Amino acid sequence: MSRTNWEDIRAEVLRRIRMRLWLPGAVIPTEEALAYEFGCARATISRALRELAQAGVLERRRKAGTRVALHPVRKATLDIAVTRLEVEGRGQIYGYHLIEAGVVAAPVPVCSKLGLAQGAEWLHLRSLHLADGVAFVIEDRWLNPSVLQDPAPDFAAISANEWLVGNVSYARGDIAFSAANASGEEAKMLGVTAGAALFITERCTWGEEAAITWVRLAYAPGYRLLTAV
Amino acid sequence: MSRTNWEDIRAEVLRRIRMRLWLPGAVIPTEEALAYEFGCARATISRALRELAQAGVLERRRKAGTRVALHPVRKATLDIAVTRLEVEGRGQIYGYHLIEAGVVAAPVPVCSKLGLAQGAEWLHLRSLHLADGVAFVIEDRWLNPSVLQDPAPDFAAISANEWLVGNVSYARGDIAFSAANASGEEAKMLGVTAGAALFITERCTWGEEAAITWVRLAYAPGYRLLTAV
DNA sequence: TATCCTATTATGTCTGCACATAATACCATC
DNA sequence: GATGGTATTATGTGCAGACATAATAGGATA
Repeated sequence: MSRTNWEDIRAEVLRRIRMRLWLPGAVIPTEEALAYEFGCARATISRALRELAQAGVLERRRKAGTRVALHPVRKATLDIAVTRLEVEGRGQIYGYHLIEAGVVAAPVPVCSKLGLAQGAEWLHLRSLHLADGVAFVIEDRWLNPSVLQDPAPDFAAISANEWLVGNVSYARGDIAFSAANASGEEAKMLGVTAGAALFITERCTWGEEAAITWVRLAYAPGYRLLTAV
Repeated sequence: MSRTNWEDIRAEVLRRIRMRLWLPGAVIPTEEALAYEFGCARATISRALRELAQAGVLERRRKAGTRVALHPVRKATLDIAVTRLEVEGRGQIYGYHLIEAGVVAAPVPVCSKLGLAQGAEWLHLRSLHLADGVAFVIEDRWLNPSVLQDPAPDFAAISANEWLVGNVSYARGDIAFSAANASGEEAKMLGVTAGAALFITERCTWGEEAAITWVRLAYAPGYRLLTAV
């Protein structure tokens, strides 16, 4: 007989919820009661229930107790990797091509999203990532010039994406996913007809104080973003 | 002077990584060493490091130790709620409209994704969700008829989405996000021009043994999926 | 030199205890 | 009956010690 382990308890609790022994919205027994039932320490029960609460299956409040979530929000997790790794992860050969770079005034929507003064001059980079030589994603990036170190990196050789991950620390960021019709230029770059539906991700990244970068990635048709297991 | 708390330790570790005191790929001190440094129990350090590992900032392996993740895969988490709650969460009035329902043979792509025998007869539901009376998302669902209870639910009154959450236990599922051009029919339902780029999510859901449902949601243009904080 | 075995080591987990904290329930008061 | 303070209670967090487990490093063997 092996020791009680918190994963077994998590599984058993989940089973009871799935079997509708514990109904949504209902309060489940206290940690102490469960510890007694399973014959283990309260800490072990606590660990199991905490994980389930993080997953959105349970809702816990001090004194009020633990209850089965009424609307089990499924918390899907996505692994957002560097584009190069995403391509290589599919067993394809990665390619990168800088199209345009220059310091210009950032457009109004970008300024407002990042909380910049209007007309702020940022580094604008446009580039294309390739998979097996075929256009994979168009990157349109605005970069805070103050994060660039003294010997400015050569963005023709290394993608801003990758350079940033290795050289700039970020504090927080948020991501938005949407769909958009390919503009004429985008269609040309991706080798598709104008108006094709493209999968779009937009990311804002902030450092401790100032904004670091805003990027819009337009994926070639056929791209699918999958949830991690 | 309060007790050491694991969140402070997590913050301090994160700071050291951000300040590049601990570089990507480098091994950080052992739990024991950190416990000594911070003057707390090893369990407290362990808790802090475990959380950071779950977040993808650290990589931990027995005996090998803990190292700063080389490619900090940002694990974005998304809250996937029931469509009704999504609409109501924006302060809009939710509406639901069943378009079509019937038991027919599931199409080949659906069969293959769910691992069904070809020609399996499933319940096919097509419906429209509204926000403030305006078309919000088209739902195209295939449902295992064996999960329906004896008095079959009235899917004209309650969306399959919501009924399933409250009445059927699921074991696992996966989600895919993509973009697609609106077909003529879809465009008409959503009140947009044909070919408009739609944001698509597809979900497969399995129970303990058999597949439960496959659903494709096509969102009206302008929809954005945002990461949870 | 190559391969297998073993000791070592860092993390993973459990126990049992203690105290902190938030939120409720209840009782006394007005 | 309404209100406000207080006791109670379930979870949250911490500590110290123990053993389990995976994976490495290094030594013994072929």
